Amino acid sequence: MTEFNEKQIEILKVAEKLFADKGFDGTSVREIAKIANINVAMISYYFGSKEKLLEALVLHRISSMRLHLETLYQENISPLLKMEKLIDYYIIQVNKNKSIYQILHFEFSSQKREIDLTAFTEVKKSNLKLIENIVLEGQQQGFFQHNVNVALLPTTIIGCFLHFHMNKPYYQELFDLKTEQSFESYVSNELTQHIQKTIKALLVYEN
Amino acid sequence: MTEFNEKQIEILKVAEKLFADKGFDGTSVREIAKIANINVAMISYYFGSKEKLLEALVLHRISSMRLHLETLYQENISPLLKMEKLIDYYIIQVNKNKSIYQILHFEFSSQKREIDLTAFTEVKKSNLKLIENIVLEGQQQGFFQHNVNVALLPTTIIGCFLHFHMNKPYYQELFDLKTEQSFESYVSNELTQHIQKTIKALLVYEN
DNA sequence: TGTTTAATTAAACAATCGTTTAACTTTGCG
DNA sequence: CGCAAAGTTAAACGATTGTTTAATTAAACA
Repeated sequence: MTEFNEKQIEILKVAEKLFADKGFDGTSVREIAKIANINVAMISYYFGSKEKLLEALVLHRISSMRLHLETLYQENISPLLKMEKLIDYYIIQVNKNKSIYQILHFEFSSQKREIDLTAFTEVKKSNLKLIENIVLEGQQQGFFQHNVNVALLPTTIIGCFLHFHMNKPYYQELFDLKTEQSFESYVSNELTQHIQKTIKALLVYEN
Repeated sequence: MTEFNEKQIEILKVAEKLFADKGFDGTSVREIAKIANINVAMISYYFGSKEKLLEALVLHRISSMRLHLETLYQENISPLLKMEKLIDYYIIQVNKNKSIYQILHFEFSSQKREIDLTAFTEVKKSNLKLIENIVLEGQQQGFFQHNVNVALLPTTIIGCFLHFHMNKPYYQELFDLKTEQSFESYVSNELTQHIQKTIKALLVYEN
């Protein structure tokens, strides 16, 4: 992956926010250029096209989505605590990359766009391996049950988390979370705890 | 809500599919007109504008999203079985209204669109009440724990379900679900079972 | 049947889209 | 300095966007 200069990074940053907020088709290159304080032609000059800008953005961000949990392996703590730490870290990462997740999920289900998502698939597979190892450890030590569909755990975590954000207005009203701060606070406390409890319950639950 | 004639329903049907597949901004009125086999002007003639077509579509579909579970109340079965039936029905409904869910979720998080989602919010509140009643019953009978965030249960169910669909290509590769049939089969079996187990585990899990 | 209303059409509308061009400025280097 | 490469710009390009117009056809009704 080639390096980007300051202007290119600024373009990517603005594009990421706008694509996530209003969608790829709902965002014009002129809008990106205006906010990024550059000329419209610079987008074509640097990235080739609007579509290639999206590809560059996706490729650039996906690399940061791989979980870095090498240290977690060696820690001498219970599998349940390991899982807890992993979920916490997982949620923080998803929260950090919320925008690109939104973009990816839309472009994913979009039939007309054809972007290469091999890298995305690989990251997910790699992250799944991490989780599988911890679950296996927990099963061997008798903490976890064996009848769990481990591959669906990330979907449960991320799906619940993102779906909560997609229904932000609804939950803001339901839980009276008017300010941005109170909403973020609810996410990192109640929502995170809920997801934590959900996964742990699922792992130790006897059918 | 006014009634729609055959042509209007055809337009709504085509628009729903296209909006879900390619997004509101990614779909042109000419494309809708072509597939629906009508003249472009008919969309403005019948609905006023493309934006109002979306509003009409959303309003038209949301009414069908309310869960009809009056009979479930009276059934003399355990709360756990009630919850099981509810989740099954819930998933079937979401699956049936997948397209409009996709549209709503995207337009929801979209800051530029301003569609009235009061009806959507009301449906969700109404559905939440149903769930709360069943959980309460289970708690009173000592089957369920008391420390569960019931309002987050729908998010867990729907979020997991929709996120699975959004990552369709990934899971098709991971689980070797090449054909449409095998994918649908996995959804109505393994995925549904997973969600069932998740919610049940969460309800009976002691912290 | 004649007249009013509704439905339907092709064409035109202005606005915006992504992209390209050509001229100009800045930068880097011998 | 001198000159080539890279960066930057405003303007123009053709294509497509949603919507409107005006003309025509079909339906409804008296």
